[in-house]
Amino acid sequence: MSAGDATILLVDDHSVVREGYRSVLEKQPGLRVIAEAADGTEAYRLFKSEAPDLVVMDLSMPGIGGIEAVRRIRQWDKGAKILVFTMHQNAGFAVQAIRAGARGYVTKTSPPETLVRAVMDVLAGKIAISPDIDHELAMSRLAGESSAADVLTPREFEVMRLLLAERTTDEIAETLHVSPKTVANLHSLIKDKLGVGSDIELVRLALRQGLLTQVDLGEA
Amino acid sequence: MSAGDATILLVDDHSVVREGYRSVLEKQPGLRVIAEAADGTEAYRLFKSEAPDLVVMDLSMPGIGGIEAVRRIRQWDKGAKILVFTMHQNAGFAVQAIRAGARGYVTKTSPPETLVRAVMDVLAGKIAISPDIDHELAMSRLAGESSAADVLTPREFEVMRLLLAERTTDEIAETLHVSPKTVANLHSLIKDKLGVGSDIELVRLALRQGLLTQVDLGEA
DNA sequence: GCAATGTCGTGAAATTTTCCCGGTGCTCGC
DNA sequence: GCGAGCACCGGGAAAATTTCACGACATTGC
Repeated sequence: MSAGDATILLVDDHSVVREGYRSVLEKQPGLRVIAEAADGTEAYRLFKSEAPDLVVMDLSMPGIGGIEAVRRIRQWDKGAKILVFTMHQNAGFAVQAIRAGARGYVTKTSPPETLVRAVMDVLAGKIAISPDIDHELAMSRLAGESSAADVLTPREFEVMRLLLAERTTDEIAETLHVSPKTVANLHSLIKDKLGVGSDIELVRLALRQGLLTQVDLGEA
Repeated sequence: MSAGDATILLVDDHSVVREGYRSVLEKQPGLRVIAEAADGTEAYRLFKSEAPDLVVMDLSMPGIGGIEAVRRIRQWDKGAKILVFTMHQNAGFAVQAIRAGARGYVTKTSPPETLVRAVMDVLAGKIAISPDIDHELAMSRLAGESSAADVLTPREFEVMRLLLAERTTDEIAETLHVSPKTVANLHSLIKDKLGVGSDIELVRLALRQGLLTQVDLGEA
Protein backbone atom coordinates (compact mmCIF):
# COMPACT_ATOMS: atom_id res chain seq x y z
CA MET A 1 0.00 0.00 0.00
CA SER A 2 1.41 3.29 -1.07
CA ALA A 3 1.26 6.57 0.79
CA GLY A 4 -1.27 7.68 -1.77
CA ASP A 5 -3.86 5.18 -0.64
CA ALA A 6 -7.29 6.53 0.17
CA THR A 7 -7.90 6.26 3.91
CA ILE A 8 -11.18 4.94 5.26
CA LEU A 9 -12.96 5.02 8.61
CA LEU A 10 -15.44 2.19 9.19
CA VAL A 11 -18.41 2.75 11.46
CA ASP A 12 -20.71 -0.09 12.50
CA ASP A 13 -21.74 -1.35 15.90
CA HIS A 14 -21.33 -4.97 14.85
CA SER A 15 -17.72 -6.01 15.01
CA VAL A 16 -18.23 -8.95 12.71
CA VAL A 17 -19.69 -6.63 10.11
CA ARG A 18 -16.71 -4.31 10.35
CA GLU A 19 -14.58 -7.35 9.76
CA GLY A 20 -16.57 -7.94 6.58
CA TYR A 21 -16.13 -4.37 5.32
CA ARG A 22 -12.47 -4.55 6.00
CA SER A 23 -12.08 -7.84 4.20
CA VAL A 24 -13.93 -6.58 1.13
CA LEU A 25 -12.36 -3.15 0.98
CA GLU A 26 -8.79 -4.16 1.60
CA LYS A 27 -8.84 -6.57 -1.29
CA GLN A 28 -9.11 -3.45 -3.36
CA PRO A 29 -5.82 -1.79 -4.22
CA GLY A 30 -5.63 1.87 -3.30
CA LEU A 31 -7.88 1.61 -0.26
CA ARG A 32 -6.74 1.46 3.32
CA VAL A 33 -8.89 1.14 6.43
CA ILE A 34 -7.23 3.23 9.09
CA ALA A 35 -9.82 3.20 11.87
CA GLU A 36 -13.05 1.65 13.10
CA ALA A 37 -15.78 3.02 15.32
CA ALA A 38 -18.70 1.26 16.98
CA ASP A 39 -21.01 4.22 17.46
CA GLY A 40 -21.69 7.74 16.28
CA THR A 41 -19.82 9.52 19.01
CA GLU A 42 -16.68 7.51 18.47
CA ALA A 43 -17.01 8.02 14.74
CA TYR A 44 -17.08 11.78 15.17
CA ARG A 45 -14.08 11.71 17.46
CA LEU A 46 -12.08 9.50 15.14
CA PHE A 47 -12.99 11.55 12.11
CA LYS A 48 -11.52 14.61 13.75
CA SER A 49 -8.33 12.89 14.84
CA GLU A 50 -7.73 10.71 11.81
CA ALA A 51 -9.14 12.84 8.99
CA PRO A 52 -9.95 9.90 6.70
CA ASP A 53 -10.68 10.45 3.01
CA LEU A 54 -13.93 8.53 3.36
CA VAL A 55 -16.28 7.30 6.05
CA VAL A 56 -18.35 4.16 5.53
CA MET A 57 -21.15 4.37 8.04
CA ASP A 58 -24.00 2.20 9.25
CA LEU A 59 -27.19 3.91 10.36
CA SER A 60 -28.60 1.89 13.24
CA MET A 61 -26.27 2.30 16.14
CA PRO A 62 -26.61 2.83 19.87
CA GLY A 63 -26.40 6.34 21.23
CA ILE A 64 -26.42 8.96 18.51
CA GLY A 65 -27.45 7.20 15.35
CA GLY A 66 -25.81 7.28 11.97
CA ILE A 67 -27.86 10.18 10.62
CA GLU A 68 -26.85 12.41 13.48
CA ALA A 69 -23.23 11.32 13.16
CA VAL A 70 -23.29 12.26 9.48
CA ARG A 71 -24.68 15.64 10.38
CA ARG A 72 -22.02 16.33 12.98
CA ILE A 73 -19.15 15.24 10.83
CA ARG A 74 -20.35 17.37 7.93
CA GLN A 75 -20.77 20.27 10.27
CA TRP A 76 -17.15 19.94 11.30
CA ASP A 77 -15.89 19.37 7.77
CA LYS A 78 -18.14 20.56 4.95
CA GLY A 79 -16.19 18.49 2.47
CA ALA A 80 -16.37 15.19 4.35
CA LYS A 81 -17.14 12.23 2.12
CA ILE A 82 -19.53 9.86 3.83
CA LEU A 83 -21.00 6.72 2.35
CA VAL A 84 -23.95 5.25 4.23
CA PHE A 85 -24.01 1.47 4.14
CA THR A 86 -27.03 0.04 5.88
CA MET A 87 -29.61 -2.71 5.99
CA HIS A 88 -32.49 -0.31 5.50
CA GLN A 89 -33.82 -0.73 2.02
CA ASN A 90 -36.02 2.21 2.54
CA ALA A 91 -36.40 5.45 0.66
CA GLY A 92 -37.16 7.39 3.83
CA PHE A 93 -33.82 6.61 5.38
CA ALA A 94 -32.00 7.39 2.17
CA VAL A 95 -33.61 10.80 1.92
CA GLN A 96 -32.72 11.57 5.51
CA ALA A 97 -29.14 10.41 5.06
CA ILE A 98 -28.55 12.43 1.92
CA ARG A 99 -30.13 15.50 3.44
CA ALA A 100 -27.87 15.09 6.45
CA GLY A 101 -24.92 15.25 4.10
CA ALA A 102 -24.10 11.70 3.05
CA ARG A 103 -22.62 11.36 -0.44
CA GLY A 104 -23.82 7.84 -0.98
CA TYR A 105 -26.35 5.26 0.20
CA VAL A 106 -25.82 1.55 -0.36
CA THR A 107 -27.78 -1.30 1.21
CA LYS A 108 -26.13 -4.27 2.85
CA THR A 109 -27.94 -6.63 0.56
CA SER A 110 -25.90 -5.28 -2.32
CA PRO A 111 -23.08 -7.47 -3.63
CA PRO A 112 -19.57 -6.51 -2.52
CA GLU A 113 -18.82 -5.09 -5.95
CA THR A 114 -21.54 -2.51 -5.51
CA LEU A 115 -20.03 -1.37 -2.25
CA VAL A 116 -16.57 -1.14 -3.77
CA ARG A 117 -17.93 0.71 -6.76
CA ALA A 118 -19.77 3.15 -4.49
CA VAL A 119 -16.65 3.73 -2.42
CA MET A 120 -14.72 4.58 -5.56
CA ASP A 121 -17.46 6.85 -6.86
CA VAL A 122 -17.74 8.79 -3.64
CA LEU A 123 -13.97 9.15 -3.43
CA ALA A 124 -14.10 10.52 -6.95
CA GLY A 125 -16.60 13.12 -5.83
CA LYS A 126 -19.70 11.48 -7.23
CA ILE A 127 -22.94 10.65 -5.50
CA ALA A 128 -23.53 6.89 -5.21
CA ILE A 129 -26.95 5.34 -4.71
CA SER A 130 -27.43 1.58 -4.99
CA PRO A 131 -29.91 0.40 -7.62
CA ASP A 132 -32.43 -0.97 -5.15
CA ILE A 133 -32.68 2.37 -3.39
CA ASP A 134 -32.91 4.18 -6.69
CA HIS A 135 -35.92 2.02 -7.32
CA GLU A 136 -37.40 2.61 -3.88
CA LEU A 137 -37.05 6.33 -4.32
CA ALA A 138 -38.70 6.17 -7.70
CA MET A 139 -41.56 4.13 -6.27
CA SER A 140 -42.15 6.40 -3.33
CA ARG A 141 -42.27 9.35 -5.69
CA LEU A 142 -44.77 7.58 -7.88
CA ALA A 143 -46.89 6.43 -4.96
CA GLY A 144 -46.88 10.04 -3.83
CA GLU A 145 -46.80 8.94 -0.22
CA SER A 146 -46.65 12.12 1.79
CA SER A 147 -43.48 12.43 3.74
CA ALA A 148 -44.39 13.16 7.31
CA ALA A 149 -41.43 15.46 7.75
CA ASP A 150 -42.59 17.64 4.88
CA VAL A 151 -46.33 17.92 5.20
CA LEU A 152 -46.41 18.35 8.95
CA THR A 153 -45.80 21.66 10.67
CA PRO A 154 -43.11 21.65 13.37
CA ARG A 155 -45.69 21.52 16.09
CA GLU A 156 -47.54 18.65 14.51
CA PHE A 157 -44.33 16.79 14.00
CA GLU A 158 -43.41 17.25 17.62
CA VAL A 159 -46.75 15.92 18.76
CA MET A 160 -46.36 12.93 16.50
CA ARG A 161 -42.96 12.22 17.92
CA LEU A 162 -44.33 12.24 21.43
CA LEU A 163 -47.29 10.14 20.42
CA LEU A 164 -44.95 7.55 18.97
CA ALA A 165 -42.86 7.75 22.11
CA GLU A 166 -45.69 6.07 23.92
CA ARG A 167 -46.97 9.11 25.74
CA THR A 168 -50.59 9.64 26.57
CA THR A 169 -52.48 12.64 25.31
CA ASP A 170 -52.49 14.16 28.77
CA GLU A 171 -48.77 13.70 29.29
CA ILE A 172 -48.07 15.36 25.97
CA ALA A 173 -50.36 18.25 26.83
CA GLU A 174 -48.42 18.65 30.04
CA THR A 175 -44.97 18.69 28.49
CA LEU A 176 -46.11 21.02 25.72
CA HIS A 177 -48.04 23.30 28.09
CA VAL A 178 -51.20 23.19 26.06
CA SER A 179 -54.60 21.74 26.75
CA PRO A 180 -55.21 18.03 26.18
CA LYS A 181 -57.88 19.12 23.80
CA THR A 182 -55.32 20.72 21.53
CA VAL A 183 -53.23 17.59 21.51
CA ALA A 184 -56.26 15.54 20.60
CA ASN A 185 -57.03 17.95 17.79
CA LEU A 186 -53.47 17.80 16.54
CA HIS A 187 -53.49 14.02 16.77
CA SER A 188 -56.53 13.91 14.59
CA LEU A 189 -55.10 16.45 12.17
CA ILE A 190 -51.86 14.52 11.85
CA LYS A 191 -53.64 11.35 10.89
CA ASP A 192 -55.64 13.32 8.39
CA LYS A 193 -52.62 14.96 6.80
CA LEU A 194 -50.75 11.69 6.63
CA GLY A 195 -53.73 9.91 5.22
CA VAL A 196 -53.83 7.17 7.79
CA GLY A 197 -56.96 5.96 9.49
CA SER A 198 -55.62 4.50 12.70
CA ASP A 199 -52.79 4.81 15.15
CA ILE A 200 -51.48 1.47 14.03
CA GLU A 201 -51.11 2.74 10.50
CA LEU A 202 -49.44 5.82 11.88
CA VAL A 203 -46.78 3.77 13.62
CA ARG A 204 -46.19 1.73 10.52
CA LEU A 205 -45.87 4.83 8.39
CA ALA A 206 -43.36 6.25 10.83
CA LEU A 207 -41.39 3.02 10.72
CA ARG A 208 -41.42 3.00 6.93
CA GLN A 209 -40.22 6.56 6.76
CA GLY A 210 -37.47 5.94 9.23
CA LEU A 211 -38.91 8.31 11.78
CA LEU A 212 -38.71 5.56 14.29
CA THR A 213 -36.28 2.72 14.33
CA GLN A 214 -36.90 -0.62 15.81
CA VAL A 215 -34.34 0.03 18.49
CA ASP A 216 -36.18 3.15 19.56
CA LEU A 217 -38.99 0.95 20.60
CA GLY A 218 -37.42 0.35 23.94
CA GLU A 219 -35.54 -2.86 24.19
CA ALA A 220 -36.61 -4.09 27.60
CA MET B 1 -7.44 -27.74 7.38
CA SER B 2 -7.82 -31.43 8.12
CA ALA B 3 -10.63 -33.70 7.08
CA GLY B 4 -11.79 -33.62 10.66
CA ASP B 5 -12.67 -29.93 10.52
CA ALA B 6 -16.16 -28.95 11.62
CA THR B 7 -18.15 -27.81 8.60
CA ILE B 8 -20.25 -24.67 8.72
CA LEU B 9 -23.06 -23.21 6.67
CA LEU B 10 -23.42 -19.42 6.86
CA VAL B 11 -26.80 -17.84 6.36
CA ASP B 12 -27.24 -14.08 6.06
CA ASP B 13 -28.78 -11.94 3.40
CA HIS B 14 -25.97 -9.42 3.55
CA SER B 15 -22.99 -10.58 1.56
CA VAL B 16 -20.59 -8.29 3.36
CA VAL B 17 -21.71 -9.73 6.65
CA ARG B 18 -21.10 -13.26 5.43
CA GLU B 19 -17.66 -12.12 4.48
CA GLY B 20 -17.20 -11.00 8.07
CA TYR B 21 -18.38 -14.31 9.53
CA ARG B 22 -16.08 -16.15 7.22
CA SER B 23 -13.13 -14.00 8.10
CA VAL B 24 -13.68 -14.44 11.83
CA LEU B 25 -14.47 -18.14 11.76
CA GLU B 26 -11.75 -19.25 9.42
CA LYS B 27 -9.10 -17.72 11.60
CA GLN B 28 -10.09 -20.42 14.02
CA PRO B 29 -8.39 -23.77 13.49
CA GLY B 30 -10.76 -26.67 13.17
CA LEU B 31 -13.56 -24.72 11.51
CA ARG B 32 -14.36 -24.66 7.85
CA VAL B 33 -17.06 -22.70 6.08
CA ILE B 34 -18.36 -24.90 3.31
CA ALA B 35 -21.37 -22.98 2.08
CA GLU B 36 -23.27 -19.71 2.25
CA ALA B 37 -26.93 -18.91 1.81
CA ALA B 38 -28.70 -15.58 1.43
CA ASP B 39 -32.18 -16.59 2.53
CA GLY B 40 -34.07 -19.26 4.43
CA THR B 41 -35.08 -21.32 1.44
CA GLU B 42 -31.56 -21.54 0.15
CA ALA B 43 -30.34 -22.38 3.64
CA TYR B 44 -32.71 -25.31 3.86
CA ARG B 45 -31.69 -26.59 0.46
CA LEU B 46 -27.99 -26.29 1.21
CA PHE B 47 -28.39 -27.93 4.61
CA LYS B 48 -29.88 -30.97 2.95
CA SER B 49 -27.22 -31.19 0.27
CA GLU B 50 -24.18 -30.24 2.31
CA ALA B 51 -25.06 -31.62 5.74
CA PRO B 52 -22.89 -29.16 7.67
CA ASP B 53 -22.01 -29.77 11.30
CA LEU B 54 -23.29 -26.32 12.22
CA VAL B 55 -25.44 -23.57 10.78
CA VAL B 56 -24.82 -19.95 11.71
CA MET B 57 -28.02 -18.14 10.85
CA ASP B 58 -29.28 -14.58 10.79
CA LEU B 59 -32.95 -13.98 11.55
CA SER B 60 -34.08 -11.09 9.40
CA MET B 61 -34.06 -12.26 5.85
CA PRO B 62 -36.31 -11.91 2.82
CA GLY B 63 -38.77 -14.66 2.06
CA ILE B 64 -39.05 -17.20 4.85
CA GLY B 65 -37.29 -15.70 7.83
CA GLY B 66 -34.67 -17.23 10.04
CA ILE B 67 -37.09 -18.63 12.62
CA GLU B 68 -38.98 -20.53 9.98
CA ALA B 69 -35.74 -21.75 8.41
CA VAL B 70 -34.62 -23.07 11.79
CA ARG B 71 -37.92 -24.88 12.18
CA ARG B 72 -37.69 -26.51 8.77
CA ILE B 73 -34.12 -27.62 9.14
CA ARG B 74 -34.80 -29.12 12.55
CA GLN B 75 -37.82 -30.87 11.14
CA TRP B 76 -35.63 -32.46 8.52
CA ASP B 77 -32.82 -33.29 10.92
CA LYS B 78 -33.74 -33.44 14.59
CA GLY B 79 -30.09 -33.25 15.56
CA ALA B 80 -29.21 -30.18 13.50
CA LYS B 81 -27.03 -27.70 15.35
CA ILE B 82 -28.10 -24.16 14.60
CA LEU B 83 -26.63 -21.01 16.10
CA VAL B 84 -28.66 -17.88 15.61
CA PHE B 85 -26.53 -14.79 15.12
CA THR B 86 -28.57 -11.66 14.81
CA MET B 87 -28.82 -7.95 15.47
CA HIS B 88 -31.92 -8.33 17.60
CA GLN B 89 -30.97 -7.79 21.19
CA ASN B 90 -34.36 -8.86 22.25
CA ALA B 91 -35.58 -11.56 24.58
CA GLY B 92 -38.69 -12.19 22.49
CA PHE B 93 -36.70 -13.19 19.44
CA ALA B 94 -34.41 -15.38 21.49
CA VAL B 95 -37.33 -17.27 23.00
CA GLN B 96 -38.83 -17.81 19.58
CA ALA B 97 -35.54 -18.96 18.11
CA ILE B 98 -34.83 -21.44 20.87
CA ARG B 99 -38.36 -22.78 20.75
CA ALA B 100 -37.97 -23.25 17.01
CA GLY B 101 -34.97 -25.44 17.71
CA ALA B 102 -31.90 -23.19 17.70
CA ARG B 103 -29.09 -24.30 20.00
CA GLY B 104 -27.66 -20.86 20.51
CA TYR B 105 -28.44 -17.16 20.26
CA VAL B 106 -25.73 -14.55 19.92
CA THR B 107 -26.16 -10.88 19.02
CA LYS B 108 -24.12 -9.16 16.35
CA THR B 109 -22.95 -6.57 18.83
CA SER B 110 -20.99 -9.28 20.59
CA PRO B 111 -17.22 -9.29 20.09
CA PRO B 112 -15.88 -11.89 17.65
CA GLU B 113 -14.59 -14.01 20.53
CA THR B 114 -18.12 -14.48 21.80
CA LEU B 115 -19.24 -15.74 18.42
CA VAL B 116 -16.31 -18.13 18.18
CA ARG B 117 -16.93 -19.33 21.70
CA ALA B 118 -20.60 -19.92 20.96
CA VAL B 119 -19.77 -21.81 17.79
CA MET B 120 -17.47 -24.09 19.78
CA ASP B 121 -20.03 -24.59 22.52
CA VAL B 122 -22.82 -25.49 20.15
CA LEU B 123 -20.54 -27.88 18.26
CA ALA B 124 -19.79 -29.46 21.62
CA GLY B 125 -23.48 -29.97 22.19
CA LYS B 126 -24.04 -27.13 24.59
CA ILE B 127 -26.57 -24.34 24.46
CA ALA B 128 -24.96 -20.94 23.91
CA ILE B 129 -26.64 -17.67 24.81
CA SER B 130 -24.68 -14.43 24.69
CA PRO B 131 -24.47 -12.48 27.95
CA ASP B 132 -26.56 -9.53 26.78
CA ILE B 133 -29.43 -11.82 25.88
CA ASP B 134 -29.07 -13.69 29.14
CA HIS B 135 -29.60 -10.35 30.77
CA GLU B 136 -32.55 -9.45 28.57
CA LEU B 137 -34.21 -12.73 29.36
CA ALA B 138 -33.66 -12.22 33.06
CA MET B 139 -35.10 -8.73 32.87
CA SER B 140 -38.15 -9.74 30.93
CA ARG B 141 -38.79 -12.44 33.52
CA LEU B 142 -38.43 -9.96 36.32
CA ALA B 143 -40.54 -7.32 34.65
CA GLY B 144 -43.13 -10.01 34.21
CA GLU B 145 -44.07 -8.56 30.88
CA SER B 146 -46.81 -10.79 29.61
CA SER B 147 -45.82 -12.56 26.46
CA ALA B 148 -48.55 -11.96 23.95
CA ALA B 149 -48.22 -15.44 22.54
CA ASP B 150 -48.85 -16.96 25.96
CA VAL B 151 -51.58 -14.91 27.58
CA LEU B 152 -53.70 -14.53 24.48
CA THR B 153 -56.12 -17.19 23.31
CA PRO B 154 -55.71 -18.31 19.70
CA ARG B 155 -58.62 -16.20 18.60
CA GLU B 156 -57.30 -13.12 20.34
CA PHE B 157 -53.89 -13.68 18.88
CA GLU B 158 -55.33 -13.94 15.41
CA VAL B 159 -57.25 -10.72 15.82
CA MET B 160 -54.12 -9.01 17.05
CA ARG B 161 -52.20 -10.21 14.04
CA LEU B 162 -54.81 -8.79 11.72
CA LEU B 163 -54.96 -5.57 13.66
CA LEU B 164 -51.22 -5.16 13.30
CA ALA B 165 -51.51 -6.04 9.63
CA GLU B 166 -53.19 -2.71 9.11
CA ARG B 167 -56.68 -3.98 8.72
CA THR B 168 -59.72 -2.09 9.87
CA THR B 169 -62.11 -3.52 12.40
CA ASP B 170 -64.68 -4.10 9.71
CA GLU B 171 -62.30 -5.89 7.39
CA ILE B 172 -61.25 -8.19 10.18
CA ALA B 173 -64.86 -8.93 11.08
CA GLU B 174 -65.39 -9.82 7.45
CA THR B 175 -62.47 -12.22 7.12
CA LEU B 176 -63.27 -13.84 10.45
CA HIS B 177 -67.00 -14.02 9.77
CA VAL B 178 -67.97 -12.40 13.05
CA SER B 179 -69.61 -9.11 13.85
CA PRO B 180 -67.48 -5.95 13.89
CA LYS B 181 -68.66 -5.55 17.41
CA THR B 182 -66.94 -8.76 18.46
CA VAL B 183 -63.71 -7.63 16.89
CA ALA B 184 -63.95 -4.37 18.79
CA ASN B 185 -64.53 -6.31 21.98
CA LEU B 186 -61.55 -8.54 21.31
CA HIS B 187 -59.44 -5.53 20.46
CA SER B 188 -60.29 -4.02 23.79
CA LEU B 189 -59.72 -7.30 25.62
CA ILE B 190 -56.34 -7.78 23.98
CA LYS B 191 -55.12 -4.39 25.09
CA ASP B 192 -56.38 -5.18 28.55
CA LYS B 193 -54.64 -8.56 28.75
CA LEU B 194 -51.42 -7.13 27.41
CA GLY B 195 -51.59 -4.21 29.77
CA VAL B 196 -51.27 -1.56 27.10
CA GLY B 197 -53.38 1.56 26.97
CA SER B 198 -53.20 2.48 23.32
CA ASP B 199 -52.76 0.98 19.91
CA ILE B 200 -49.40 2.61 19.67
CA GLU B 201 -48.21 0.77 22.72
CA LEU B 202 -49.65 -2.39 21.26
CA VAL B 203 -47.58 -2.07 18.12
CA ARG B 204 -44.48 -1.37 20.13
CA LEU B 205 -45.08 -4.36 22.34
CA ALA B 206 -45.50 -6.54 19.30
CA LEU B 207 -42.28 -5.18 17.86
CA ARG B 208 -40.42 -5.81 21.11
CA GLN B 209 -41.67 -9.34 21.29
CA GLY B 210 -40.72 -10.03 17.73
CA LEU B 211 -44.29 -10.65 16.66
CA LEU B 212 -43.75 -8.17 13.91
CA THR B 213 -40.52 -7.35 12.21
CA GLN B 214 -39.66 -4.10 10.65
CA VAL B 215 -39.64 -5.66 7.23
CA ASP B 216 -43.21 -6.84 7.72
CA LEU B 217 -44.22 -3.25 7.74
CA GLY B 218 -44.32 -3.04 4.02
CA GLU B 219 -41.31 -1.46 2.40
CA ALA B 220 -42.81 1.00 -0.04
C1' DG C 1 -72.29 -33.74 35.77
C1' DC C 2 -70.17 -29.57 36.35
C1' DA C 3 -66.74 -26.04 36.70
C1' DA C 4 -63.68 -23.50 33.89
C1' DT C 5 -62.65 -21.37 29.75
C1' DG C 6 -62.92 -19.73 25.01
C1' DT C 7 -65.93 -17.74 21.81
C1' DC C 8 -69.63 -14.67 20.13
C1' DG C 9 -72.88 -11.28 20.60
C1' DT C 10 -75.99 -7.40 22.70
C1' DG C 11 -76.87 -3.00 24.82
C1' DA C 12 -75.86 1.14 27.14
C1' DA C 13 -72.72 4.25 29.28
C1' DA C 14 -68.37 6.54 29.10
C1' DT C 15 -64.89 8.29 26.49
C1' DT C 16 -62.59 9.74 22.44
C1' DT C 17 -62.38 11.30 17.87
C1' DT C 18 -63.71 14.23 14.59
C1' DC C 19 -65.39 18.34 12.60
C1' DC C 20 -66.43 23.15 12.64
C1' DC C 21 -65.75 27.25 14.68
C1' DG C 22 -63.42 31.67 16.40
C1' DG C 23 -59.41 33.96 18.00
C1' DT C 24 -54.33 35.16 18.15
C1' DG C 25 -49.92 36.25 16.07
C1' DC C 26 -46.71 35.83 12.42
C1' DT C 27 -44.81 36.46 7.68
C1' DC C 28 -45.13 37.71 2.98
C1' DG C 29 -46.17 40.36 -1.05
C1' DC C 30 -48.16 44.37 -2.76
C1' DG D 1 -49.83 49.63 6.09
C1' DC D 2 -52.76 45.89 5.15
C1' DG D 3 -54.99 41.93 3.63
C1' DA D 4 -54.03 36.92 2.68
C1' DG D 5 -52.35 32.89 4.30
C1' DC D 6 -50.86 29.87 7.75
C1' DA D 7 -49.43 27.96 12.26
C1' DC D 8 -51.23 27.57 16.58
C1' DC D 9 -54.59 27.26 20.51
C1' DG D 10 -58.79 25.59 22.25
C1' DG D 11 -64.21 25.46 22.74
C1' DG D 12 -68.59 22.95 21.53
C1' DA D 13 -71.27 19.34 19.76
C1' DA D 14 -72.08 15.44 16.93
C1' DA D 15 -70.32 11.03 15.71
C1' DA D 16 -67.79 7.13 16.47
C1' DT D 17 -65.39 4.23 19.40
C1' DT D 18 -64.10 1.93 23.58
C1' DT D 19 -65.31 -0.12 27.56
C1' DC D 20 -68.10 -2.77 30.72
C1' DA D 21 -71.68 -5.83 32.19
C1' DC D 22 -74.21 -9.48 30.86
C1' DG D 23 -76.04 -13.83 28.59
C1' DA D 24 -75.53 -17.83 25.58
C1' DC D 25 -73.18 -21.61 23.62
C1' DA D 26 -69.56 -25.19 22.89
C1' DT D 27 -65.50 -27.64 24.52
C1' DT D 28 -62.47 -29.44 27.83
C1' DG D 29 -60.93 -31.66 32.08
C1' DC D 30 -61.87 -33.50 36.51
